[in-house]
Amino acid sequence: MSERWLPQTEHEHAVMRVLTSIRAVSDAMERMHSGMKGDMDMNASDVAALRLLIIRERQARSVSPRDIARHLRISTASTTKLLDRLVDSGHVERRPHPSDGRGRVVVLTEDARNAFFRVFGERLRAMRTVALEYDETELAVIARFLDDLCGAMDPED
Amino acid sequence: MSERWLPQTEHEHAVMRVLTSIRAVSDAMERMHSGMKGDMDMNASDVAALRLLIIRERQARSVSPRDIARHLRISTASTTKLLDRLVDSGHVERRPHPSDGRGRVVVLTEDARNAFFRVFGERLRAMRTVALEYDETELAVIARFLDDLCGAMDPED
DNA sequence: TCAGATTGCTAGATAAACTAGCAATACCTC
DNA sequence: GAGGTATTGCTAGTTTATCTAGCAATCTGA
Repeated sequence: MSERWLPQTEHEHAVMRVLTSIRAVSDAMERMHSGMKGDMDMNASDVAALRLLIIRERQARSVSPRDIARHLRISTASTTKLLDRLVDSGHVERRPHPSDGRGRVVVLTEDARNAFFRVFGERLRAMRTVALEYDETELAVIARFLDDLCGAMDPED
Repeated sequence: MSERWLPQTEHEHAVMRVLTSIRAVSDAMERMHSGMKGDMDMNASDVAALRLLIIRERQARSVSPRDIARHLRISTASTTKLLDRLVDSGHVERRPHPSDGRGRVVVLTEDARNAFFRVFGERLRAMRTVALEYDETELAVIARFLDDLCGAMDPED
């Protein structure tokens, strides 16, 4: 994931190691999510949509079907079907948008929240346990690095 | 991505910030990859398989159709079709396994390597530039943290 | 040596994405 | 305001990618 560039100095080697580790974490995350499609009898997109809803809910930001389409990079038609599945399975509800008559607001049901944390809870705890091994100064450096990286990777969303 | 657990101390807040950032990086990575399906006229699985091949090649480890099926969590039947697509598009070749008559070894073509870096090269450079801002000590801490996290998330692969 | 696993494949069914086009609503410019 | 233009979420029909089941060939271990 960072070839055609051969690290020369020790500093550059350290850079390469970090980028390799980032890739590994990212892959582990992806497998964790795709593992959920088994655990929750759902496909990857549906899980990704659920995750978006969980995250936005924490930020007190509403989610429209359009937002889901953009985030998952699928068409609005596919998003309609996706929402139909999630509504049928009782994970979300469609509500009218308070100010835009065309739009909808998609909200999680309590069942969906419970199911999500039943599946993810254990791994989230494991991740927290790892992070707690690091002191505040270290965590601050790590968080800053990750945020910088995020900015470099994709300036949108 | 880490709720139903309210951070109390400043240390716990730092932990939560880091886990939030990790999720953001992971999502950015996912969007970067799914963006590739547009850039390279490919679907997400095909790109993921290509990435596996790139990574394993660097490690001088061979990749079988079975490996791809396991890594992507899809059936071997789907993997056969996936490989058919990649072979047809000239990205990979199937070779006989040197010691196991049942198996195959999947290898990248030079075209695939070129296409991959044409699409990813710029972003990889941007990521390296970010990482170079950090000194070796910081990078070491970050890498160790990421590896620890990876172990906590999924012990396999 | 031979019973049981494993590998990669085919065939057919199912699921999930796509494109095109719709009515309803919002926005912008006169 | 009134008109045209954009946007939203939906339906319909098509295409693509997955799945399950089962196959022959090969490997492994008792």
